[in-house]
Amino acid sequence: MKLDNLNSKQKEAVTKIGGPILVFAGAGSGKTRVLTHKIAYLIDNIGLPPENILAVTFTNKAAQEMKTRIVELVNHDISGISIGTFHSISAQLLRKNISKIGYNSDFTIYDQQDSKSVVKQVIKDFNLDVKQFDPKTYQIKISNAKNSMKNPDYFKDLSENYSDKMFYQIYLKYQEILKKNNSVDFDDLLTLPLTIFENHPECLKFYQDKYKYVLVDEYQDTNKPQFEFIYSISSLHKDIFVVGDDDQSIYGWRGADISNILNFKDAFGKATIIKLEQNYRSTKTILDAAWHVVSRNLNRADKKLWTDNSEGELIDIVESFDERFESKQVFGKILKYKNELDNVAVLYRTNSQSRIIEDELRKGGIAYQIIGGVKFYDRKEIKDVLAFIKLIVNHNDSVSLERIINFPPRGLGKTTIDKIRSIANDNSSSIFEEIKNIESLNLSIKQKKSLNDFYNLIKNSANRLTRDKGSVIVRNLIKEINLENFYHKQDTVDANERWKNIEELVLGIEEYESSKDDFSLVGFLEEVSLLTDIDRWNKDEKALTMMTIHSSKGLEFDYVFIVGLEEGLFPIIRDFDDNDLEEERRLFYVALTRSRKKVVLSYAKSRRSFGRNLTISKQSRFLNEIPDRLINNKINNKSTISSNDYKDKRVHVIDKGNVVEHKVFGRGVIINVDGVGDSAKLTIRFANNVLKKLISKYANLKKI
DNA sequence: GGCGTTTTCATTTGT
DNA sequence: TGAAAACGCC
Repeated sequence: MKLDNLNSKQKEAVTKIGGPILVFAGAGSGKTRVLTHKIAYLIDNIGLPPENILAVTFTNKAAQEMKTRIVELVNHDISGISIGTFHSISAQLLRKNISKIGYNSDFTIYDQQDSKSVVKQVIKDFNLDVKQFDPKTYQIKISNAKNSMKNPDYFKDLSENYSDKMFYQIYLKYQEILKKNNSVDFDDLLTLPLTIFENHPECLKFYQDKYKYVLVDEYQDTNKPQFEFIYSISSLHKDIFVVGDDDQSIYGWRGADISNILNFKDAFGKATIIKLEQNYRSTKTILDAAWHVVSRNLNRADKKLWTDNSEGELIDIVESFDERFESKQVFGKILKYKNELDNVAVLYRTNSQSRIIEDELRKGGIAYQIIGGVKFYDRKEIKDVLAFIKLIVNHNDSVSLERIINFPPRGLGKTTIDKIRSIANDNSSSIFEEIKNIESLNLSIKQKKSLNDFYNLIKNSANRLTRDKGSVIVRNLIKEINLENFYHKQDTVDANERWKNIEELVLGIEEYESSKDDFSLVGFLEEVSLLTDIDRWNKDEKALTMMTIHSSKGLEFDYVFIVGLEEGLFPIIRDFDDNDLEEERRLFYVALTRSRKKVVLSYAKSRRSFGRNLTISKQSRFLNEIPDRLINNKINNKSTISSNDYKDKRVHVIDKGNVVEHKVFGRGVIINVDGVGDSAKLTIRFANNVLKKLISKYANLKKI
């Protein structure tokens, strides 16, 4: 394999073999290139079989891309290699080994919402008030406990007050129910393999022997269980290679431990440390700005990025009266790049900021894709169908059962379900099992019949699992429950949309079957449970991309807009701790360094949170951390609102669906908009179904 | 008791 | 703005 397209540091990182290696890979320093070349080097030059390599990436997409690139570099079949996220690698390990600890290999993976409903049920079962014991809060507490590897026992005797005492009970019961449901939550995916390793040394030994070389990407964002996982596997042979950048550690709130990277040597012993400090991505201006920001942090390893790239353009700052005007201004600036939209990104701190920008882009006819927010697999209709599938695969999954036992409505309401649930609890059996014994239940004939039909529906589908393709079973199921008709008879735009999504889901199953050559629904479920929005993102689509800064990690764009730079929003408000502020600052650093050519920063002097109350905001302190000389138009640090700010409050007239008034034709509805701004061609339907095509700027329309 | 409708309430980030 | 709880009608 050729190494001549690597710089000397990169080459060192690739060819150094033996013992722990830590690579500090700054933003845009060719980290992915190093990782792929390293793996190719191990296979081609060292002769290590691919099945002896474990590489952990941050997203499934990154894993896929890495595989593709390695195939291009080596002349081997690498299908045996293990590349994936921590969660997907662990899920596969659990499929093989989870029976050792009393689960069965068809376990269901619960997402946060599922976990929350289990917690809620537990709280209710303890007869506690859900107002006082907020399920969401307790779900987060449990998650944090697992991320710091504390099992329920840890909390048994530390109960100071009533709420803490109950936390122990809730956590304990929660874990019991998960096991009874043959389900694991996201955190279990990371911790259960460790439990298996601990109780079954032969299993740990197997993986220690199998994975002779371990590589970890985005090492700065590993948390405690993830660290333990790779440590268990590699602490004997110590052939571990981790790549990370402490300046880009942005998942502290999820238990990521920045000390994993800062104290790498302490854990693994004598380690080789290599710093990649040449940046190939950004202009000097951008790097300079990013450096001035991040170097304010105290808790960081010493290093500084440099580049041979040009100075490039200065950074723009956009000031707006409110979030609506901000969106308009950002939209105006985006127009300049409308022929290279796939190179534009709009980044923000919170998903809720996307909507208003989306509105402007839609009105202006700019193609966009949004990452995050309501994920495809999080939509209600999709989750409903998935719940059917989960229940078919795993009858113990009571969360899924409760979701769909009365969907579409079949006359089984809250009271009936409560009855069956309490019997199931008493007999410590699953709800599904109890449905079989309905004869003994105190229920009406109608409900008994309904329950019986439901039972048979699931059971019959399950019986087909070994014979039929998953997609066939699901298609059949959808027909049996008459789902198309359920949505069709509602006859709303929304319902039609939902039905379309369900059709897309089935196509997704078929696509999975043909691409993975796997017809099991278990495999499909696992894939979608662990899929992120980034994984579905198509970077080649001719559209700009909007996403949170967290999602943008690892990506790059020519033109980057960072919006909502206000105190309280970015950095976001919480009970401020220096560590939190440093993490917010790293987040800003990540945002800046996504850009190759040009950065535009924007903030609004007032903002409506939800509903309507407008609150005055102050520009983010981060703006002042960038030296003036790098900024095109420094705006003074005041938060007063002048009357000028109201001048662009003209209502947007051209929008599909708006009712407008025309001097001659009277009132009409805009039914189509072709083009952007004043020159847009509008199709308007006036009284008596008269259709007119008008140019916006000549039409002189008034919005009603 | 079920089911559709209205009200309330909460909004960081994500596997 | 949406989802979940509360409400009120069949």
